[in-house]
Amino acid sequence: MQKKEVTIYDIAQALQVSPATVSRGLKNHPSISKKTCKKIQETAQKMGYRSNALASSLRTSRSFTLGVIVPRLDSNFMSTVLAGMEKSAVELGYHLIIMQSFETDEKEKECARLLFNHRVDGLLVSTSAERGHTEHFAPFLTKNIPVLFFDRVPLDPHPFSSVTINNQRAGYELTKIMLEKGARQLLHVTGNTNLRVYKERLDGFRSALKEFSISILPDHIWQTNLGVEDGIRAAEKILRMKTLPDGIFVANDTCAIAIINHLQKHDIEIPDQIQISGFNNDPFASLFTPQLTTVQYPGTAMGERAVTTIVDLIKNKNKSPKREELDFTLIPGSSTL
Amino acid sequence: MQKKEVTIYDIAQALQVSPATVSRGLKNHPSISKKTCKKIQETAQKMGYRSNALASSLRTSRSFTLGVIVPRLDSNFMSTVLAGMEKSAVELGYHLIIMQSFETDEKEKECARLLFNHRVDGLLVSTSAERGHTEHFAPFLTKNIPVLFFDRVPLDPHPFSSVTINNQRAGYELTKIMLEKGARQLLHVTGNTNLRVYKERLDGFRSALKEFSISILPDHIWQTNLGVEDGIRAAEKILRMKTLPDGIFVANDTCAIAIINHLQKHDIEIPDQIQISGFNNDPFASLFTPQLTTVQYPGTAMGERAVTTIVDLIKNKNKSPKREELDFTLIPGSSTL
DNA sequence: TCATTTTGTGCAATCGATTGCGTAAAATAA
DNA sequence: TTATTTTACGCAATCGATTGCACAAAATGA
Repeated sequence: MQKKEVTIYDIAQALQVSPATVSRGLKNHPSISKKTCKKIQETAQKMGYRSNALASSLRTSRSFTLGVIVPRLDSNFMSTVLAGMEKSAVELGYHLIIMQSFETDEKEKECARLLFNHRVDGLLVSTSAERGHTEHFAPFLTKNIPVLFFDRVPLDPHPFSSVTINNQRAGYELTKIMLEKGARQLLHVTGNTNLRVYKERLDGFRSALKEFSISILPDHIWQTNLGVEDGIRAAEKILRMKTLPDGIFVANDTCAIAIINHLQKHDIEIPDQIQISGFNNDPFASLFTPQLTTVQYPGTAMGERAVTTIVDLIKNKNKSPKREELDFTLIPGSSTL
Repeated sequence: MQKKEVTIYDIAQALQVSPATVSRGLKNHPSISKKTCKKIQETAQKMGYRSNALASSLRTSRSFTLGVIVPRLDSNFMSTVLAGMEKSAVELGYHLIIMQSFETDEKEKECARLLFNHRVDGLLVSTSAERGHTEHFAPFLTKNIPVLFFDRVPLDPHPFSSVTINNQRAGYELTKIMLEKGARQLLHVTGNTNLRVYKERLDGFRSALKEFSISILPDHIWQTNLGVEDGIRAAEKILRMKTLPDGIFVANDTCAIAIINHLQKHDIEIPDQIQISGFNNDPFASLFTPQLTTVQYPGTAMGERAVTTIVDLIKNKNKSPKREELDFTLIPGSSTL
């Protein structure tokens, strides 16, 4: 039934040349005459030849495949990053195998193993929220396969590359906006501070308060999962406080908006009673009333940069890891004064 | 420098058995004694052996890889579907190569070619918005590689499988909600009706109006790109109408919310003056005030179903294509009466 | 015309795992 | 003990493309 695979051998036979010549001719190798090249390519076309990437990869041990491990695919931000990655990858002749770690080290490890076996030429990782071990990336190191962390990088020191933004400064600036407008009872709703991104945003929050000589109490910092549910719960908790805070820095937009929404339902005026800022500039954020103060987190750019960097490392194995930081943009909205 | 690859030959030599035995032993082939199996696996572990998926795939011509082509990665709905796909795929021992067509036939074709060369075992496609040709999937057909369309399927008849929802009925029901509450001047803001999804939603809109004996004028149907910008433009256009509509069925949530937002800014009361319904139930939709009337579009489930179905087709090549339709859920909100 | 350089091709090994078929050894039956 | 069945394993070909090296033919130079 199934039509036989057309290989370079078939083409070779049809043209009465050797497979070696066909292989070279197909990619315009300089030592093959123009005429033969052309003939080979035409016949290949005619016979419906399709190069077998597997065979090629096996022989050359380059798969032109990049592995990507993300906590989850269904996040606004992450899908933007992936979009950027895919675009750049294709432009550079690579493609992506994308896997989810579901925020567990266990799965992350499993993904790494699988991608390793699949002989990816490079690995792009946004780490899981569990206290991140990095040993499972060691095999890549010994085989000299570049690994690059983006967005979420391990807290521990590691010998790999990374692409991030300066979360500390972003957190600092978002907090400062509220402080400058008079907020003094500040709250920070954050995610898992095992993750460097959240830890750094928290650091930024801290240093802004410090600058205004406001002492930081542990119960001004709430660790949540930053989902809609968490926002609602946080809002309820806020409503039960004896004195309301007058400024909240929420570590992502989803949660920030959930909080705003719930507080508004209970007749709290935003930003007059409480100023609120988010993080990420999710597409919906600008549509809310009041418009959310947030930072533009350059997802697409991050994806593109991650890929171009890792491809560069693949092509120049001798280069040492690169730590890159992208610019962010403050988006002032009417959720702060 | 680079450590030499450990292969089954190395293990074979270390254990003084044949590579064939090692190959079998690693996967507990029944014809290898338990004892030998165990010994082989232990040594493999000890020597740091990693199976070479490329070699295996080349030999068996099964790559355990599924190709996925989507219009774009950075869409809320799509990332949900992909999340579901990835999850199911891993569970079934497969993984995903994801590519974007950026809504052009050209790129879609290119993606198909690439994925074909990479010997994917199956192809999952959500078609581009351009008038979809399906010839580029023909090679898959001849090689008996299953192709399955999800969400966006070609308008033309085709010999492949599909997983969709009943967009026609969903559109019908969303429209009917507004009609039953008295709306009579209805507007439909839709996407590219070359796409079956939008065409069907439009059909649903039409049949609901017909049921209420309301005639449909072409200028009650606006084709847009359904983005935030498009929503704003649509809202402005609405504001300029001599008589305002009293009901709008928008073909996705993003655009619906953009419209609501803009109309509200111009003091239009939703739903009192105009009822509005969306489509998709994007995570943010429920946070808006008024809460959007929409349909829950089962992204994760769709992704999972698409993968389980295609894997089934891969394993049973003789089975004929399957057309599946998933259930949707109406989410009544306060954006309609 | 003969020597030398340049061009164009082919040979054959290689990348690592798989598998149909054959067979020696062990287990069982007679 | 001999015949028969089972069990456990090895041989060698195969999947398709790549590439260092050798070499013949053509082009150039003297």
